[in-house]
Amino acid sequence: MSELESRKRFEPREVEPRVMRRWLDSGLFHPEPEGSAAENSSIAIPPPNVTGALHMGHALNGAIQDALIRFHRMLGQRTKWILGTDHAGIATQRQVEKQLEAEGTTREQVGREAFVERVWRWREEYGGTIIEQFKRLGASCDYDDERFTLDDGYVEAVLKVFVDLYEQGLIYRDNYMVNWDPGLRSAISDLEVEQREVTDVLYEIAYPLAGGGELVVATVRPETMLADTAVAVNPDDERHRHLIGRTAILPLVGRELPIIADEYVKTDFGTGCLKITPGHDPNDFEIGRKHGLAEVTVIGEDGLMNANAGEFAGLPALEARKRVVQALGDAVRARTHYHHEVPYSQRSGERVEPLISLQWFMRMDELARPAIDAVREGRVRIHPESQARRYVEWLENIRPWCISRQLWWGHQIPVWYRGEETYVGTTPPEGDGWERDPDVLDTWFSSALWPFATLGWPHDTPELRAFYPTDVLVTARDILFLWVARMVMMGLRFPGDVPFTDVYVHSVIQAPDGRRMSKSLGTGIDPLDLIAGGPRPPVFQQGGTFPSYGADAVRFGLLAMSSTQDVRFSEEKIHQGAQLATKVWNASRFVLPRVGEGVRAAARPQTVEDRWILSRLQYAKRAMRRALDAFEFHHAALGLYDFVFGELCDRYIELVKPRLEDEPDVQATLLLVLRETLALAHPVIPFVTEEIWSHVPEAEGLLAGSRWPEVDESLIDPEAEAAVERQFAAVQAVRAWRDAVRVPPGPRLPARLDAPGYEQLADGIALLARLEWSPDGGDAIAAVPIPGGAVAVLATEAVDLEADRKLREQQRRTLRAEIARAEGKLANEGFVAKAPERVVQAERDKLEQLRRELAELDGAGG
RNA sequence: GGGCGCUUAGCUCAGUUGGUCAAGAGCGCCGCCCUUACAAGGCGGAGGUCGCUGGUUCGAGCCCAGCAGCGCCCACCA
Repeated sequence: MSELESRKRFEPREVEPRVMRRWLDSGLFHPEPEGSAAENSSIAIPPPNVTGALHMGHALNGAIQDALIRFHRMLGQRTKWILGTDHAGIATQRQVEKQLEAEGTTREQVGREAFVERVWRWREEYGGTIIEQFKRLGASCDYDDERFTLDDGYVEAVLKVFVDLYEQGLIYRDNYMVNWDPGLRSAISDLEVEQREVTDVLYEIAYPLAGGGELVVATVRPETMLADTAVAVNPDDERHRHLIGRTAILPLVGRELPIIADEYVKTDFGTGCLKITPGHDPNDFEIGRKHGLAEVTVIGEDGLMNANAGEFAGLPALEARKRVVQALGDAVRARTHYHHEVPYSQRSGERVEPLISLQWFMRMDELARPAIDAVREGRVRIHPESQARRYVEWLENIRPWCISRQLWWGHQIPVWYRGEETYVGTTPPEGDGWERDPDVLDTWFSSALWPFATLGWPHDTPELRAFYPTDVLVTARDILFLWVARMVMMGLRFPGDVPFTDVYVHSVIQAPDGRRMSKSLGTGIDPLDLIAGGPRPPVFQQGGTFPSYGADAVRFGLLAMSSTQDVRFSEEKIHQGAQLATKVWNASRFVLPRVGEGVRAAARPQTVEDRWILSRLQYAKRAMRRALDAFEFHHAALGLYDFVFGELCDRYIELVKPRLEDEPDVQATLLLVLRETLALAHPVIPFVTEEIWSHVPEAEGLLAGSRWPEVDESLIDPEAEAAVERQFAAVQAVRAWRDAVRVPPGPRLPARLDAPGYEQLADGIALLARLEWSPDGGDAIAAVPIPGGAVAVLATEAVDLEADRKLREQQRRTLRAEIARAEGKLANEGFVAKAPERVVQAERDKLEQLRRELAELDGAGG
């Protein structure tokens, strides 16, 4: 106990590692796979990249999940937080490629096998970093059962899904237009493409017509004209209708281009004539397939012009553009600056090159339908609702997914070729001469299996039975399609049930200045720096280092910031969390040593204040539970703060101080309140509460493993609550008066209570407002209005009479205004007739009370 | 081009079915207090036409419509 008493402040740096050790050693985080998913509770963590370091998004995501996990564990459920990392194909491959570059070599020089071996070694060395960082947060994941998306068992699941979907006709290989990332040298999916605004030059170029005349097309990419195979006009376009069926001659190349009619061509944009380049534009590709046009490619996967580009072959596309324009000479009729959006790769940041390429695709429509139904029918509930609409809308318009990637790190596609033969299977084919498809699967393909592949699917494991479907998936908005929707599709298709019953989509935390958090912009804030007191990033002007806020403070702050809306990072909220941890610590430091030997926690109310705190405690427990059940984490955090400060510490502990020493009943009550407060605070601030728990008499085991304090309805006491509310209004009124008239807060003033109904409350008022009730009359030198009456101050030295007069005048004004408002309301026939009786009566009571207060104020002279 | 969201105190944000909101918190600001849990504290205070306009209602920060500003998502106009 002395250890508790001697430290004025909670020291997270000292306490956190020790407490985490105890949790880990206890085995509490690792549930045995027993029972059914319906009775158990589980969450699959969004697997961080193995290359990852904990960022603010992880911290928020983790704080939310851990609050839920700890809460459900305390509810007595067998609770598993499924942990693991994602192999993150591109990101991880890049890490190792950089290493090789530093060594003056490349992956091509090293060779595939050695390279992959090297990535595995890299993973051995650095892959555990982020897991360790989750521990710093206090995340109660099942660390004894860590998964990786390239583990043997996981690979088995991935290959089975691929082969099954291939056999079911949903996965196929096709020569099709893809988003080619020239930086990565790989295809990427539509979801990995983002639109960026750029200013290009829009060229208008004349194409001669066979048999004389010309037409003019508009393009921002003249170099692609070398691959034109048609010109299209809108059939309703009067200007160009006569061209349909004629032939244009492609300048520089001389190819004959049929002039076709297609509704797609806008009549009010450009020249009304659209050059059709099926090989290098997604729209043109569609039109080309529709009209059976030839597909010519002039830009290769290396970003250079290929042999089809004739004299321009070998040039980078941009260089070729200049040269083509030059070569066109007078045929270029106009150049205008043109502001538009073009596709960029989110992966490499390079401008996407649409190319026709032989890739593997997955048909999504058939998979999407059940996933839409699951949400529509409420088998998967997405919070907030607006995200459910986004989800459904996206799935309704879903297109095939390009799943092959030209990388080395990942799940290699289980397809082998031998001449014209193709073999698809989970194990290599018999016989010689087979060559495996070199590509790997999009990382999101394996991520889509996460909630069940981690539990041992495709085998019928105890883990799968005990924890699938999981309860809730917690994630940010940006991967709703990329990941969440695909998990639902795969869950329904393979294990045959939704992967989770709820999806909570939380906020993205922006930098304090409203920009995106990013390391390269200097706007990133490392949660570990907040926990341990690292340097403030440049986005904070003041520089220096953060205080060592500790994990509890960071968790609290993040929960308080969490919302369904994007929010700016607020260090103040973290600070608020530190205040809460310190407060709980100090309150415990005060209470615990004063609890007598053998006193057990129990509700033993002696006074109205005791009944009040017990009632408020029930409310706090209920509010916390509701907030967590409803995914309202800011309410959970801020409500806890309000209870601890506003009710437990500033009021109750202060009220109870004189009685605490010798009254075992008070000690028992306070001990109960403290114990239950620690419990209900634990999901939010686990470290400090666990540490205090070890000092609580009769507290056995870990708080993390103890039971959630249920609401005791019999202790709810509206009468006591109302009484103590009045008591505090009175205390506050007297304090404000003292402050205004410059009576120091310390000395006790003689006073008389001129208000009915305060019999049980008078002692508390005297204690907190520093008054001494005087039995005999005496001259009142001031009357301080309190609800339903006044406190008459009988005598004192040095009252600032002028200030007193001003204060009273101001109070009169306020009261009169309020009385007028209430009278007006009650004079309104509509209000009296239509408002509920309860509301009308409350207004009448309020008016009566206001009048009494004003009378007291006037009666006191001045 | 569609869709969604936001706009409340100097700053960052709460405000859950419209009355119990005479609009709150943290930080910042002003004043008092080292009262024996906590000065990284306690107490008190200043500060808001709840973006604008109109509507519904006995009653609107909350519901509806329009407008303005900001943000996000989706989308194949060269």
